[in-house]
Amino acid sequence: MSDVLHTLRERGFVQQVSDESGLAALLGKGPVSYYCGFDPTASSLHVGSMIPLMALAHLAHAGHHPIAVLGGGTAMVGDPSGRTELRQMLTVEAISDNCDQIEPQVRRFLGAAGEHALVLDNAEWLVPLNYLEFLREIGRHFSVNRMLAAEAYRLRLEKGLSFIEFNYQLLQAYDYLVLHRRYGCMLQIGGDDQWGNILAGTDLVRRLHQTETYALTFPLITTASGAKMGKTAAGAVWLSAERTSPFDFYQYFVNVDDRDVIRFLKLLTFLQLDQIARYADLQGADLRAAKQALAYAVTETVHGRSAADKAQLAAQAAFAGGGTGDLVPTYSVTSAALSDGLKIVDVLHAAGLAGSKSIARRLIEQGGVRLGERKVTSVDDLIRPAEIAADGTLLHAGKKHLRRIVIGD
RNA sequence: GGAGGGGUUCCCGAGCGGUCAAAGGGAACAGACUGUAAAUCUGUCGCCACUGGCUUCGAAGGUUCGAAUCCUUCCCCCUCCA
Repeated sequence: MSDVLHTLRERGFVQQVSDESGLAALLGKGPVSYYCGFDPTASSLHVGSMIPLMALAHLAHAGHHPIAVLGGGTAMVGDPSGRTELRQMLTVEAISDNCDQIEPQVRRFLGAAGEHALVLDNAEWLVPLNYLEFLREIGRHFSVNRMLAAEAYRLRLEKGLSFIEFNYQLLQAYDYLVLHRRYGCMLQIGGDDQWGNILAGTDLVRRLHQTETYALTFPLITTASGAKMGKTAAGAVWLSAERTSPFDFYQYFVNVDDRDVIRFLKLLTFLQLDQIARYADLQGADLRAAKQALAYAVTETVHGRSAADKAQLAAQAAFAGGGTGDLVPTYSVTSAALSDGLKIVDVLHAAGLAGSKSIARRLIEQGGVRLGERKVTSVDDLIRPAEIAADGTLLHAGKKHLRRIVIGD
């Protein structure tokens, strides 16, 4: 268990560490409780959250005890770090609902720790807090001068920072304190934008318990073209199968930029480094094998082996030629509707291949739509009943997006 | 509380009475080229019943033949002074 830190570093997880040799020594001595927070600002996590989840998992594999904290309490306040404006406030009900949905997604990554894994909601200890007591016990340890000097707030000092957000750091620091007291938590990990908040926690623990706890942050991952990882036209790539189908999820990774493959393999999969090194030797078109390995592995961790198998087969059928792609996500139409005349524009929209009918129309005008082997040339085109084969016909929107249209009645 | 500046389409950012669904850049999407990659080029990039109509420029009213552009009130932000 002593070389996890080394592993994390090799795989590209380490941006900053508070006391690397001290932390390495601690991790080498025995199981260490460590934690990472997740914001329940949506009902699903997206691929961006996989970096912390994978880090959590690597440490768990090494025998340490993970604590995933859902920020049900802190989400009521909103973290100003890295944002230029006040985040829109979510209702208390929405936050708690989000926590419920995110919890199983997080648990998937903690399996290695068995019963040592904890998933907590900080609303549990933050909601009952008494304001005056909190100020007297915790607030007095924070220097406003120092907080204002922090990088995280500098941007906000130009753009505006409300008092509620200014308190966020105290609450997160308090989380660390609570976890340290209850579970002996010694390490907090998070994205690099959390560095200030994490250090506020180690400072607080040091002041109140004269104990040195640790901080470790990951680099903020962007794609080679500079965008945030996991952003597409359809929005974020979600971990929830309802929001992003395993097929689309798989496809996202098959389509990553060449320059990102190796980095993503290290960060998002458990493949051995020497195996990844072999992929690193690939050049040009051969890199596609690396992308497929990446897509398969990531889909497997998130959605399970059988979903990954299906996604892989579907992709091969759809892009490598061959079958009708039985496993491509389907959209069913009724034979009655079909014989009445179904406009392709409407189907594109309804099947989720186009966000609006205007977009669907545009796609056709630009020559990006194909039904089976037929290129759709007019926005008024209907689906001809004979075109839908018994086992479905593929409707392509652009080269990479498709649905299998089936008759379902 | 006082004085000044500001809130524009996903983001940045022009526009400051008609020629504005709104310049330019980024992101994104489609086509070509490729390797389901990048770069490049071309096109697109509010919605719909799409050679037309409708809804957008913080919110609500008003002036005007006509407003993102002018006026009023309100909300929010910034700077300086309290």
